[in-house]
Amino acid sequence: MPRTGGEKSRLKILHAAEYLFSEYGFDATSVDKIAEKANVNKAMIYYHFKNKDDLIAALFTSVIEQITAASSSALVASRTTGEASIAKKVESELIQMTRWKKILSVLLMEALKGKKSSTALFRCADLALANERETQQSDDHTSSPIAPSVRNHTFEFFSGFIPMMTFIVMQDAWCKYYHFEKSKATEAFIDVFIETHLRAHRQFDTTTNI
Amino acid sequence: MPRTGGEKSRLKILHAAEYLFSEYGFDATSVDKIAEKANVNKAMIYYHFKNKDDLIAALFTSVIEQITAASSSALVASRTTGEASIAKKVESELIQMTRWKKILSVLLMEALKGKKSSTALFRCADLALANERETQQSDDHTSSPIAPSVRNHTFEFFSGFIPMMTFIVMQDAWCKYYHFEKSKATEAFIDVFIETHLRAHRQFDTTTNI
Amino acid sequence: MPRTGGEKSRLKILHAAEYLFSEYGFDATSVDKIAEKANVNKAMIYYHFKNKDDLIAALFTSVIEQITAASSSALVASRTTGEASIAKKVESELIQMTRWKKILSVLLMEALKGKKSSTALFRCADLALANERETQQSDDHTSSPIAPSVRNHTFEFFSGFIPMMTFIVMQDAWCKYYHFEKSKATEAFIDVFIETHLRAHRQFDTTTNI
Amino acid sequence: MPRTGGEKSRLKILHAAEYLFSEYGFDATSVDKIAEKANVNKAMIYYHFKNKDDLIAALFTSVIEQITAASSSALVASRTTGEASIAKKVESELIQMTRWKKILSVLLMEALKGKKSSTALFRCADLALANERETQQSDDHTSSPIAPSVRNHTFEFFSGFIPMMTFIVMQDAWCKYYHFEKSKATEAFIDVFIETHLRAHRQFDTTTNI
DNA sequence: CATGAATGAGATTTCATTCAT
DNA sequence: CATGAATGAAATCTCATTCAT
Repeated sequence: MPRTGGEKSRLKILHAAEYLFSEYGFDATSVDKIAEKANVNKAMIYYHFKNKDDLIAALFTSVIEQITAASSSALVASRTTGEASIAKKVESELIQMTRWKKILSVLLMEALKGKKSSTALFRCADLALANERETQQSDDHTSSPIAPSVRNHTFEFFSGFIPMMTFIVMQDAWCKYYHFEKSKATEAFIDVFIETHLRAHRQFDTTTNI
Repeated sequence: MPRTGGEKSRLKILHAAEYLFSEYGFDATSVDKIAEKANVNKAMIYYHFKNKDDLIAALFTSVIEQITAASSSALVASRTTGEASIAKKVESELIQMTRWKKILSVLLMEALKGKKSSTALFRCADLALANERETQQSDDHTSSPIAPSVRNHTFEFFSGFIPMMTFIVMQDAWCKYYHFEKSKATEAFIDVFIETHLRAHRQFDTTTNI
Repeated sequence: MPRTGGEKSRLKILHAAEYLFSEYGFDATSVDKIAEKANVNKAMIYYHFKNKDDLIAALFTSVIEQITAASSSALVASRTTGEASIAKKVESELIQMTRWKKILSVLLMEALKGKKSSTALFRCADLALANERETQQSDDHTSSPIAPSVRNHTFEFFSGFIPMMTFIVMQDAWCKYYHFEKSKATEAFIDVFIETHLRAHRQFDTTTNI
Repeated sequence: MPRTGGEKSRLKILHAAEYLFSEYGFDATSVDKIAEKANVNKAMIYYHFKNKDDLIAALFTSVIEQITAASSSALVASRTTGEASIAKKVESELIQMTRWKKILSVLLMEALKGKKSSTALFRCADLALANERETQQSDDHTSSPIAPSVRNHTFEFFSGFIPMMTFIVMQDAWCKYYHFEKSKATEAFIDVFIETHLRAHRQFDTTTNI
């Protein structure tokens, strides 16, 4: 038996958990199933994580880290490639985020429970929006995540972040229910997103910055 | 002991379930607790509903019916009271919907689960949007819920329905996390909603109707 | 609503119970399922039968009555049609009994439980064997069902009655397991039955009667 | 508490299940009772066996193995002790099998259920008959359990295996019902069995082998 | 790091039976 | 005759977590 182990099993667990949580939800996913899917002994999970809650917390941390890393490299890329059309930018961001589709749905679900300290969604939004702001090279220096202007933040979160998240997470079920073609739906979403959120963006920015 | 007969206990169950699902989520609410809260024998629940999933499905249907009823009466009211400002209208709708806050979060959560696609959220959106369209007395006669134009539907759902739903459901946690005052936040949301969704609405309508 | 009822529902219940008991066994068949299959209100079952045990007892009584009736008419028939080949006689008896296939399997099952007063199988055997004896017009007058010669009875029951019962009840599963054709299997069984049981029959009869 | 490790508790469960199923039947034995009898935590049963059906299947397999082992050692014994009378051989086999009496009745009962056709009885017969064939040192080399001649198989199963099984399982109830003495009944059965089945055996063998 | 075995508490679901109308 | 509603008890199965090795 070659020492395949170490960090390996921790990752296997995280991946399995990500998949299963997103597919069935946190509560409906048993630790047994995670162990089975990860091809790992159940007790291993409790070696790496204090308990089931700790596991989901680790997942959230991990996804936030990944998103941060991905976004900043994307930022660099967008700078080097120079001016692309807004549509292209939104599309590429959409594609980026779709990679986290599964875990994002878990993030949303947990945020909906409200009860506990499920602030992960907000922390994630903070990061994403911070990045977006940088991308747009806005001069707005009031962007402290602690207390931005209420209106601005409302705008970013409920008109920008939430629709995009929701689209990413629900597009499949949504297309299926309405018999839409996925590519058409994506195109439509980008169009709508630009028309509603991004167009207003300029306006808001102006408003805010004057 | 109750032997009250008929629909009564079915309703008691539905009410108890609505309260408990809203408060603790679907998975965290046991059938035992529902029975206890409803003051009904546990087996009664399985007499009226095939299983726990059937119960929540019935609940969704019932809630959707209630919302529909409430909205259409609101519609009538808005017609009789004549022209109110758009802001007032949105605010009243917001308040209306807030009554279902808890159960709506359950609706959203179930929709987020990948498997067994609970379509209740979409059915709810269909009804809500149908109402909204009537409220605006649009001349658009293509509003069949079966196959609306992709773009229009995308707009209504992801720029209108979802942000409003999300705001209703998340406002408390959101305000708490960012230390916002709730009234300010509501005001901000209404403002943003008008600016992004409703303003574009006219535009989309024009686009669509020409 | 025309008065379809009365005896009707009692029979519907008996038929449904017969089918379900034979398919799933007595214990694994719930009263609910019987009511559903019989298209009858569950409480009706408790109107017609004291309880579940009473229901199966009634079933047994009914089948024994039917078998008695059928056998004696068959007896008459066989007398009028005169001499048929032994094979034909066995075959016709097989076909006769196959009509009770389902209930016979229940009879067997209950007899296997041993515990309770499941003497129905033996009572049924008594009837069937008494008839057989008459059919063969044997001169044996010692055929009191109470205390026949041990050996003779052993022979009739374990070499005659049981194999035939078992074949009737198990032939389908048996053919399926061994990939036998049903007609071939029936033919083979009749052949074997004659060769082993009936041939010895003459011998035993001789032995006994001298 | 036991924490005895490994196979031990699995066996304890199997033994408890064998006893209880035999005594009360499959359906009338609750998993709780098995756990209690086995002095094992209830969840342990579901750790070792997928569900109750899986448990009984494992039990059948285990019993069949035991029977096989016992028969082949009996085979060896019979060879070393040289020629015993046929009656003695049958008697000893009868006694052997009587050890599994209870569980065999469960085997039969399950085989009688129309649905989910448990094939355990047939598998058991296959083994038993294979052994019997060896005992008789027949020259028949066509004894593949997969596709034996229909007639031969019918003979072995319905004239040999089934009567013997049934006698083992039912003898007590049968003797009680007819007020037979058990030893007399056993004697009678052996006699009948030889006269009907074994005598024909030679005949069949001849027939088959020419 | 890794694993098989173990456990107490509790979840969902089913059952035979009864009652009021 | 017929029915919908009701119930207490119990059955099957699952869960998160721990421990000894």
